[in-house]
Amino acid sequence: MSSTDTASSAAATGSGAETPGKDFIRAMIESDIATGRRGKSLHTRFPPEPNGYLHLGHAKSICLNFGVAKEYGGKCNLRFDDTNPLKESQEYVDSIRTDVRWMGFDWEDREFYASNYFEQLYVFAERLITMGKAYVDSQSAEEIRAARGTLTTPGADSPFRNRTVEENLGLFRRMRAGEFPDGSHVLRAKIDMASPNIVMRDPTLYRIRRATHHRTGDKWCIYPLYDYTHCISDSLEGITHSLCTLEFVNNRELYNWVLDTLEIFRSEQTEFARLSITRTVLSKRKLIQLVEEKHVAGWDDPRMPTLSGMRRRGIPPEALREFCKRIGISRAENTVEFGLLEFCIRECLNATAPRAMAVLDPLKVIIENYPADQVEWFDLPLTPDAPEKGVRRIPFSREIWIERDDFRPEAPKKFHRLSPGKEVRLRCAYYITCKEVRQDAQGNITALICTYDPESRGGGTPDGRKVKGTLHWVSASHAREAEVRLYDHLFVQDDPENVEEGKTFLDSLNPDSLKRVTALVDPTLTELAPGETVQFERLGYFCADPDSTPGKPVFNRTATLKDTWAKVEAKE
RNA sequence: AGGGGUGUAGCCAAGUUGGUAAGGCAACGGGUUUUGGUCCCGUCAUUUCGAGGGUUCGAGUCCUUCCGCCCCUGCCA
Repeated sequence: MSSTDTASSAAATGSGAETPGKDFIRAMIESDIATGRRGKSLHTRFPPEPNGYLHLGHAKSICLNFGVAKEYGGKCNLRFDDTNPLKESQEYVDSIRTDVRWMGFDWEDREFYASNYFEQLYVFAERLITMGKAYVDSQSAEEIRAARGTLTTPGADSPFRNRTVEENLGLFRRMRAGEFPDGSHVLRAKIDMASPNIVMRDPTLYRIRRATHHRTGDKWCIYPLYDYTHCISDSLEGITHSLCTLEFVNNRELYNWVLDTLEIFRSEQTEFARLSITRTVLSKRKLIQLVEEKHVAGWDDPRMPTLSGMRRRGIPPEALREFCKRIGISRAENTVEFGLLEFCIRECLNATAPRAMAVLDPLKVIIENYPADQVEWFDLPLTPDAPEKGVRRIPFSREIWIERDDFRPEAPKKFHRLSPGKEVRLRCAYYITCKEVRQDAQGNITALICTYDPESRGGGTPDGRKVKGTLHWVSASHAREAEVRLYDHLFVQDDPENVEEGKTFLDSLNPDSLKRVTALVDPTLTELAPGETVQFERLGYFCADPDSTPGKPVFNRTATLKDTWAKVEAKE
């Protein structure tokens, strides 16, 4: 079974509406297929520039491009848009390949690079020159900018605009041959300096750039630009539907101009709104800044919205696919609430993560009427909704740890956990009643003295009496230490970029986005492989981190459980 | 002589050719529950589709005039 099968089966079992409205792109594709307007088969591509790590925004594009190909029996290429050697590297290429696969998609043998087309692109450029549709401009970058005009005024023709075909051809060949210094000449399309669409004011096609390319090395000293490269790459690969984000709407006119002027296969560009999400930044520049200035530990820091960060945090690709499906595709600007992602994570993990018990902030409980040297083993169902999936055997003894927050010396209203004189259930074990609170000289609670009811073994009693609270716990003599990393939003405000004058998004960084605690965990939790996720009952989902060592596991908190009590307590 | 895109609930988002506002998240009630989790039930746009005019028996959908927000003046993508 290929990884794309995994993706589509997950999509098929998603819990969305039975007959969801098709997004406008799928509607268009269905219509194109029905009419045969763009040929009989669908062909898309996911075209990242290898200049950074993939993030949530890319996940939307990946799910769209690979998703529609899968749904409509088409193909999707992976293409690296590597036309700017200054910013790109093999490290990024490798990470992108890993991330796309991890998302559950497969490009089979269709891995392409714009740099593979450099020779072909060059030939097409000479053809444009020959057609009188392109010329070598020898103005400086500043002069070109000044002559472009403004948003409200037309530009002015370059003094070099009317060079002869022969002169242009000669100059362009010498550009390639390395006879000119960087920046001395560019190749420009000859379109219309007065166009109301600034993209069409004689756009630059090639620049001289002596930089070592991660794939072509020093073979070239001229490199084609995006607007010229992307459409031709699409055309060469037979891409029927070139899907991109809204900021390229203005570029579509040029996209079409290049293909139509060259008279080659006409791919068609369609734009959709990019993803924004509250409490996070997705711009590549800002993500790079977070990494380089060490506000985070790296590209795969679990707080990062990168695919590698989310993977390390323990977010399953299924959850990301479900998220992308639920946010939909439209042309309206949008900012999705982070809560929707959390919902998708919980929905997925609730169904897949085995249960376990761990105590993050321990408080000792001594069960005074329980034999000091006795140990009993109880069965905790791995998945409560499917008991046949098996159990985890956990030891119980006279001294245990419970969550400090599960005890209050004076119980607030509606609090049905442990407090003096109250009885609660220890999950899967016994009912205990708090008899005495031990404190140190400063008044800090150091331990609770409780009694247990032997009749309640397993968590129920013959008299059927009800207890309102059920607590998780770990046997003190069996517990192992684990480092647990608790993550919160990286930013404190919904829109981190919306800051007052003189401040940057860095000023809205959350100083408490990472908290490390030493937890006490069930001994079976020391054997997890990095990447394995469990639910610590009543706390959340936790994923074993690669930093784990044989003696000392490290867990990342992927997501908390929904906490209705916190909400109730806040209201009281 | 600016051009282009876009406005449906707190957040996403469906709304064929005009026929009386899907769904999800959040929120709020309630039930089940050995996780205050999960699950189940219910409420949540009728002075209502950015606003104003118009056409029509009937307008989120058609016409018109405004308004808001986003993108574009890289030899970035």
